[in-house]
Formats: sequence, C-alpha cells, structure tokens
Amino acid sequence: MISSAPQALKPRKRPQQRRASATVDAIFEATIQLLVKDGLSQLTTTRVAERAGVSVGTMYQYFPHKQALIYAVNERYLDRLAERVEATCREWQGNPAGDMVEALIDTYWHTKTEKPDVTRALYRSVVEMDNEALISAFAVRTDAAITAMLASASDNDGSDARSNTRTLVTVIFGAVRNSFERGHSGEVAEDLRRQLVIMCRAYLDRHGR
Amino acid sequence: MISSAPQALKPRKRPQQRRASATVDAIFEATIQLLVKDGLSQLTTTRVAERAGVSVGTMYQYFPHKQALIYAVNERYLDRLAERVEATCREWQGNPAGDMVEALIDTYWHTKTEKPDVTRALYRSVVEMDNEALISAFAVRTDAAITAMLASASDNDGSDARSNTRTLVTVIFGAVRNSFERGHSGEVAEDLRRQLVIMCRAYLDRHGR
Amino acid sequence: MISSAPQALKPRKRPQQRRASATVDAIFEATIQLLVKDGLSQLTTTRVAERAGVSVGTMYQYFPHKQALIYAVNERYLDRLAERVEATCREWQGNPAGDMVEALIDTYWHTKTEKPDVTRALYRSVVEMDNEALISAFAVRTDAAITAMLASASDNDGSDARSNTRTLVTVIFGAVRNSFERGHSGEVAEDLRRQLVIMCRAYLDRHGR
Amino acid sequence: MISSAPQALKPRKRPQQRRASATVDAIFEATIQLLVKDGLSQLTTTRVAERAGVSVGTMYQYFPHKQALIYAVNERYLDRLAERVEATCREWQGNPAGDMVEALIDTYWHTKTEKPDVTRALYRSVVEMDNEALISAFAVRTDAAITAMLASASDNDGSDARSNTRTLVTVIFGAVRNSFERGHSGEVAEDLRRQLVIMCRAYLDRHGR
DNA sequence: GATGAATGAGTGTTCATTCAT
DNA sequence: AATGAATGAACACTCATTCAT
Repeated sequence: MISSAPQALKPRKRPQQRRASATVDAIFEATIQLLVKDGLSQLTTTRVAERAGVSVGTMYQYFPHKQALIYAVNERYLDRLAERVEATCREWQGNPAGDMVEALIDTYWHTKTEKPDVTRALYRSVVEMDNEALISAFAVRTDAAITAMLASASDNDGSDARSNTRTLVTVIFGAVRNSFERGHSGEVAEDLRRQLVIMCRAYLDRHGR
Repeated sequence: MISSAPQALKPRKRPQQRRASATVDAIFEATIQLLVKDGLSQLTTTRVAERAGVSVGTMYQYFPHKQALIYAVNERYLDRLAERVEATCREWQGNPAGDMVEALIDTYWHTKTEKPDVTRALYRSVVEMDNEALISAFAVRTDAAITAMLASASDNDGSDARSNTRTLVTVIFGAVRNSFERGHSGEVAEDLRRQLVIMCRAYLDRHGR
Repeated sequence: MISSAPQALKPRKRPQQRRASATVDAIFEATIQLLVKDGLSQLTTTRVAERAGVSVGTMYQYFPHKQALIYAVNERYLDRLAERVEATCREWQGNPAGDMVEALIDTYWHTKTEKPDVTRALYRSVVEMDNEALISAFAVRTDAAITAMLASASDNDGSDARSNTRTLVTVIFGAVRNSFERGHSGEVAEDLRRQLVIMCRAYLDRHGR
Repeated sequence: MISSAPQALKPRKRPQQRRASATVDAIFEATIQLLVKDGLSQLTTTRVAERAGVSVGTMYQYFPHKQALIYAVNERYLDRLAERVEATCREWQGNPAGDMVEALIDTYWHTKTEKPDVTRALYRSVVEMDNEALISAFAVRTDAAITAMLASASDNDGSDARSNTRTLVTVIFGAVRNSFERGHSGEVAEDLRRQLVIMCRAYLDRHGR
C-alpha cells in the first residue's frame, strides 16, 4: 500500500480517508468523470457529491477536505499502476534483461493508454497538491520491483543496479508522460514505443552484452 | 517565435504587450516569484500587482485576464528555452551525432536546473491552462532545430530522421521532467544525466555505427 | 400568475423559490427598503443580504443573480397590483361603464399612492432590466380583466372593446406614472384623479351615451 | 433654456457643462448611440470618448462626471422637445381648443416616434439620475405654453385653466410613455393616438361646449 | 448517520476619475 | 489644451466547509 510510505514523506496536510465502501467508489468514479469532463478547476465538492449520488455532508465523512479526495483518487490510481508493474516484474524474473525492459514498457504504456483521458486528467489533477509522498511511494515500490527483476536477469552483468533502474524508470515514465503532453497517438505513438524499447535495449547492451 | 503558433490553438486572448516592457517585466517577475513561493492556487491578481508595484488596473491593461498572464509567463520561458536549444543545435552542426545529443542534453539539463524552483513552479502553473498551443509551438521549434542538426551529422547514417528526433526529444525532455518530479539532485541527478547521455548514444549507435 | 408569461420573453433565469418563504420575504423587504433609501445604483448584493439578515451565499441560493432578485421583486409587486385590478373588475361587473372606470382609477391610484416611495423606487428599478416579460404579463392580465368588465357594462354600446380597453388602460396607467414623476401630491394629485375620471367618463360617453 | 430652472430645483450634484462645440456634439451623439445600442449599464466613459473620437481626459473637460454627461444629453433632448411643443402652441393660438389639443398630441407623438429607439434609450437613461430639475423645468415650460394657448382658445369657456392643462399634459405625456413601454406600434399605436385625441376632445367638450 | 441549507472569506474584473507628460 | 496610462475602491459571485435537523 502506498499509504504505508514512511511517515517522514507524508505531506503536512496528508489526507485521511475513513474507510472503503461502495460510497467511496462512487465518489472516486464521480471525481474522475468530472476531472475528465471539466478539469480540476471546475471540480467542486458539491458537483462531485451530486454526481456520486451522496450529499456533501456524507462526502466530508469520508474525505476531510477536497485535497484529500484528489489525493485519494491519485493514490488509488498509482496503487493499481504499481501493482501492474510489480506483477510484470514478478512474471519476468530470470529472463534476459532486454526482454524484461520491453515487458515493462509494454505494461506501463498500455496501462497509461487504456483510458487516455483519465490518464491525462489525473496527470493534471496531481499538480498543486502536496504530492511528494504519492510520487515517492510509487517510486519506492516500482524501483524495488524493477531492481529485483533486473538482478535476476539471466544475463546480469553486475553493473550498478540502482543507477540502471533509476535511469530506465526515469526515462520510461518520463517519455510516456511527455508523449501524452505532445498529444502523440496512433502510428506516431506506436513508433515511439518501439523506439523506446530499442533505446532501452541498446542501453542495456552498451557493454557489448 | 512561439507566438506564431496556429491561431486556432489559442482560444484565450493573448496579452497585447503595448510597451512599458519594464512594467511587463516586473509583472512577470512578480508572477514567477509568487508561483515559486506559494504555488498557482495562491496566485491572485491582487498579489501579483502588489508585488510588481503596480495597480491591478494597470495589470489588466497588459493582460486581459489572469490566464493570459500565466500563459505569457510560460510563453516567455519556453521562448528562451527554445532559443537555447536552437543555439546549441546551430553550434554543433556537422559534428558526430553522439556529441550533438550530449550537447543537447547538457543544454536542456542546465537550463532547467539553473533555477530549479522556477522550473518546478512553471511546470505546475502550466496545468489547467489551454496550453496546447504553447507546447505545440515549442515542440515545432525544437523538433525543427534538432532534426536539422542531426541531418548534418558527420556520421549520419540516413535512418528515419523524424522518428529519431521524436524519440530523442521525448525521452530527454520527459526524463528531465520526471527527474524533477522525483526530486533528484546532487550526485543522483548528475549520474542520471550521464546515464541519459550513454543511453542516447547507445540508441544512435545501435546499428553498429 | 405573471410567472406564466411566455418563457421566450425571459432570457434571464428566474429565481427558483424552493421554500423558506420567510427568508425570501426578508430579502424582498430588504431589497425594497434599500431601493427606496438609496436607489438601484447603490443596491449591492452584500447590502441586501446584510439588511435581510442572511449571508450572500444564502441569497444566491434563491436568486441566481442580482437581476433575478430585482426581477422577482417587481414581479411580486405587479402580481399584487394585477390582483387588485382583477378584484375590482370582478366586483363591478354589470354596472354602468362610467362607474367601472371610476372604480378602476380609484383602485389603481390608491394602490400606487399607498406607499409612494416604494412605487417610485420600483418604477425606477425596473429600467435596464429585461422587463418586457414582466410588463407584458401584467398587461395581458389587466387587459383581460378590464375587457371582460367593460363587456358586461349595463350600458355597453358595442363599440370596439379592444381599442377602448387599450386606450383607457394606457391613459390611466400612463397618467398615474407621469403624475408620480412630476411629483404631484395632496390637492393637486387629488384634482388630477378627479379630472382623469371626468375625462374617461367623457370618453365613454362620447357617442351621446 | 431648461438650465435656467430655479436654483432650488437644481439637484445637489447638478452637472455643469463647460461649453458647446463640435466636440460636445460628438460626445452627445456617441452617448446616444451607445445608449441605444447597449443601454445605460454598458455605457462607460471610455467607450463614449472612444466613439466620439476624443480622449477621456478631454471629455472630462466638458463634463465633470458621467452623470453630468447623461444629464446634459437628456437636457438637450428635452430642450428640443419643449421647443417643438412651444412652437405648436404659438402656431395654434386662437383656434378651437379641440384642434389645439389634437395638434399638441400630434406634435408630441411624432417627436417621440421619429426615433423610437432613441426615445426609449433616453427614457431609460434618465432613471437613477437626479432628474427632478430636468423634469420640472420641462414641465414649467410646456405647462406655460399650453396654458397660454388654451387661454387664447376661440371657445374658451373659462373653466380652471391650471387644472385643465395639468390634466391634459399628464394624460398625453403619460399615455405616450406607457404606449412605448407596452411596445405598441403600427396600427395599434395609430389607433391609440386617434383615441387619445377623441378622449381629450371629449374632455374639453364635457360641459357641452 | 446522513443531509443540504447556510455561511462568508476570498477572487477576478471593471471603470470612473486623476494627473504627469 | 489634450492625452490616455495608471489607479484602486467596489462589486458580483463562488465554493469549501460546517452544523442544526
């Protein structure tokens, strides 16, 4: 769970979510829909409650303030994303490093591309929030999973694992976001994905592996 | 000039800079300072005017609304960034492609890192704005410059220039942003920069160049 | 009901009176008091709310904007005025036309004169508003009532009812307003009322009735 | 001149107009055009100056504040209207009273109907202004002219001239305004005018004249 | 617990008026 | 005299949050 991130990393205004339930899901769903439809600046607590079919009062029982809501939505999203990354990492244990990275790119890319407007809306919603804990927790989880996976590579050459993981992760996650921002899609996006695979493979192979 | 971006992409009116560029500069400076200090959500027209030492009324003579102000600040920032990228591209014409990319990464990285808090603040401010025109104009400029540079590479191997440029640009710009978001700094950031250079060189060399 | 005026004539949204008619009444009362005291140009939403003893926010729950408030105040006023006119018309069914018109003038005059400053304030507030629906709805109601009354006159001579009603209504309502504007009062106003009765009677008698 | 109205009647904020000139005319013209086009609430000093082709500063040389401008426009309008009424009154000296009143109605009606939108715009603009002096001065002039005319009637029956004049004036002016408010036009307006003549004639004839 | 009416501080924006040039 | 940039008080309206029912 991302929420279990080190206390030190939790933001001052770290939001508390009371408990999970169908109501909370409805609220999450409503929030995402509204973020997609109108963007963060048009998102009001009243509108979220209305669309979720609950009263504002009730919403405030689950989320102590608006930030907490947006935080929680992103937390859940990143949780799921991290799970998928972890699953992929487990699945490819023991394979050649190049194949691992290709699988990683595929997983990340597909997850992000599945619902592009949700991805975009959440990328945007996370700004102006005390999001360091969020990002950090996600980074910790994925870094750990990827490092472990790479360490098990059948062609592991013993080069600096921390540095390699960090580089790959930063490049892959960064490139995907940038591609989104530039509005790539269709053939262009597909080519970029392929090139990214090629680039990462070339990086791993650099020592003549 | 970024301002020459397709009119159709700019739903919001652009500021009509008359003259008094001193005043406009003061307003820009104030805006950036406040974005750095308190973030977009705390940025009010009154506060900007106050800090810039002008009245709100005056501010509204130069910027028809708050959005236009933020737009203009980002536009200027991206203009300057694009200029630096273009300068680097001109400078490295005719060199080996690997050196070009290293120079590009250096330039971009240094520009972004010079004033990290400004970079971070502007990354955040640009959200929730009608920023497609902005990003698109920046992309057009830098893509053109980089494509031209690569075409002049002494070891140009004739592989798909569009695709190569797009990949490099997306990876470099994306990685830098991601690095910022993860809060890398010091030795970690430096290593990442080096790795990025290695990765991009490896990408260019992939065909045994 | 004036509210049943053609929807097409009401570009501005109408207040959705939910309940809490006490609150709405307080707001109406406050609005009228302020209109009387300081005039439309000094009427601010804050001041109305303050005097009504509610918060601005609450006011905006009942009236979507300032115009809607002023519209509603006038609507209520004209509703009541129309009711009185209708009552008089019912009451004088079957009497001689001259007596009818005298009764009509009395009713209208007295209603307007009861609270002269309110009358004046509302006359003024209605300007610069999308008031056609208001005026039209009032006209439709009163015209209908008066036409019906005149048709029942014991000495009905069969002359053009539409034209007669229109003339009488325009003259009476217009004269009263003009008298207000000129600031008539006391004996002068009283004489004018009498003369108006004489004139309307003479008009009805013109064919030697 | 209406401006020569008794000092006591001049409003506290009685606006002062510096001097007449082509500039002033341009300002008047611009004001009226804007009032017709967008109404009082959209009338800003900047817009008036712009349309008049002068600077705001210059406008403030002629009119010490916005009210003064609107006051002056109405003053000029009423001056001209009063002149026409006076001219008619002079012209019909010595004729039968009924013909006088018909001529008066014709003059007033035509002047108001010539440019209906200007008439309407000015009716509206005069609200919320300290307009008592304006109306009073107009009343004094027209009352005097009409009283004098009626006194010279070939069939003068010696009945109370003050009362008669006041009644006729209030009825005629009031009916015209009311007709405007109701949006009468074409055949309806024409019939109303005829009926008004009939009514006023009947009033004058009431003693069997 | 759930509701949603009430709150009121806070914000973007306008525009009459001034005054340095 | 003429200009028009600068001023800043004022206002309509929003919306996160609370709390009586």
